[in-house]
Amino acid sequence: MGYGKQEIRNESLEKAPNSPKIYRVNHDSIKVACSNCNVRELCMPIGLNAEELSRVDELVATRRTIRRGTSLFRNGEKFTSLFAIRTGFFKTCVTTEDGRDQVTGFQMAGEIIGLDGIVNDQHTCDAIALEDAEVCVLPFDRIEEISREVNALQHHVHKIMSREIVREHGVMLLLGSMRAEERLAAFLLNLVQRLQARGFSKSELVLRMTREEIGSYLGMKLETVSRAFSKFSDEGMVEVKQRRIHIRDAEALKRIVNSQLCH
Amino acid sequence: MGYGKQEIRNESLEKAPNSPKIYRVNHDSIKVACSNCNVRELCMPIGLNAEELSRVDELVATRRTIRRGTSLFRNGEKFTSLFAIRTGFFKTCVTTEDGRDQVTGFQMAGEIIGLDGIVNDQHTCDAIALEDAEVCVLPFDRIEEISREVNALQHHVHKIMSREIVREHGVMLLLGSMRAEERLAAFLLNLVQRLQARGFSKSELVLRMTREEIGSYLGMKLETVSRAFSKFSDEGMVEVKQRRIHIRDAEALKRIVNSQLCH
DNA sequence: TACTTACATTGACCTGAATCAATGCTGAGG
DNA sequence: CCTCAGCATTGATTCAGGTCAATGTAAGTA
Repeated sequence: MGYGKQEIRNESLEKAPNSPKIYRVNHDSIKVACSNCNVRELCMPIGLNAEELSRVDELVATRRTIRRGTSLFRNGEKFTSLFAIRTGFFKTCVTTEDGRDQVTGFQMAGEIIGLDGIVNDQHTCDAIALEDAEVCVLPFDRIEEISREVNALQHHVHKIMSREIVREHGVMLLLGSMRAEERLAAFLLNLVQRLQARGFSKSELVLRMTREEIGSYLGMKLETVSRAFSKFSDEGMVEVKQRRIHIRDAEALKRIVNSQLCH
Repeated sequence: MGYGKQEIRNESLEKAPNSPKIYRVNHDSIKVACSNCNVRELCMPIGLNAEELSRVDELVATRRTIRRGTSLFRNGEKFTSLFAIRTGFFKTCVTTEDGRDQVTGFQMAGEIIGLDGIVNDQHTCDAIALEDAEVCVLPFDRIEEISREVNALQHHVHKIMSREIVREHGVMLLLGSMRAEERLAAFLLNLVQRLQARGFSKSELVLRMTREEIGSYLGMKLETVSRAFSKFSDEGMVEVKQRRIHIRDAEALKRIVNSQLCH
């Protein structure tokens, strides 16, 4: 129970109450203002004055919708813009020539995606929508231009990039020094914490990705992911019903993450 | 032999030919100009005009020397500056409360260190010198200020941060999907490629870190690192004599990295 | 010169997670 | 409704790499 509600609330984020439909340009792209976006506090700097706010509104060129299973961008494509996720859920993954695949992250509403493309003017990973999604397109040259005038935006961009670096440090710690169950526990706690920051339940969630994708992200095989879920379930920490997860004992999960079995 | 030569060339980078000693402020910090620094092309944007060059010279507040084994900064310390490595070699590592430790990178001359600190105004990892080192101190507020005026610097900063994100994607791929020997091969190839870009031999190198530090970075135990070295040595790909490494067959190492044993 | 300390190597053994394989669940489409 | 496709779960078995322990090496120092 309760999972349906979660599902609904999750989708309901899509309905921006003040969505300025009058600016509609065509079927797939609409002009939009950040100043009344409902995920603004997640992707935009705070404390701007009216003048700055209107400058920052110019950042968003258009919106784009991405159907579940299709890509927002792909490895090798020219980089021109960052994307702010309005609704939906993405994975990013890098692939080697020899076909190896690694999920490098899962992104949700309010997060910025595409930072990898800046360094060589082309994307170095794929961004795939795990559910129908809508993003704001932020042309990077415009970001740089407005950053020069709006200090808060400049610093905000730096923070977003730094945050991504720190996040990846955390993933390296996880991949380099944790055991399978610790990884999954850390993953669940991270997901639920981010969902909570967006107003969702702190104990119930619906996974948008397969066991295989979780496994790729966490450096383990899908069977191991499944077994770890089952173990958590057996021990009463988590209820697992396919992709519906109910965290019954977050403290126990935290203890697992900090167990430090290897001395 | 030839390892001695490598050692000497490596240290010789320290002697900046035009080092402006006249600006010396005190024992531990000296004013310095980027415009004639010998690692400039590695850490500073190119194609600046004279005006911009002089602005960027203002970036470097002081230099700092760090003795082997001591820290440039530590987790929790207030963030104020990035550091450009002039000479020497660092590791960065994150630590959890429960004592787990993960080396997140090794940095050499011309690389920028400290980006993790931007997001929360405090460092989230330790930077430890693995040999005596000298860094330029770049106060971050000054970086932001000058970035607003010098577009090339602004873009350069963005690229540096993006490059770090992409590098970490690569480490995630390595940690998440490669076997022990593949990881070590990839590590050696990466190190030697970076050294080569700095004018060192593409086949000989002296490791500045212990087997344990390599292991921490690569998510394996020091014994496994040692065994992988021995295996490479047995197969004639690499000569290993403690920390002196001679790569005899880089192609073979590349084949190992791309082996894709797991289907 | 011998002693100490810090690292590195090697062997024997064990275990956590991968692999291989069978079976179960669920939602979409005919 | 049934069927099918795509995931998920579970069991049996294997093996890469971890663990534990002994030994080797080199640089510094008394």
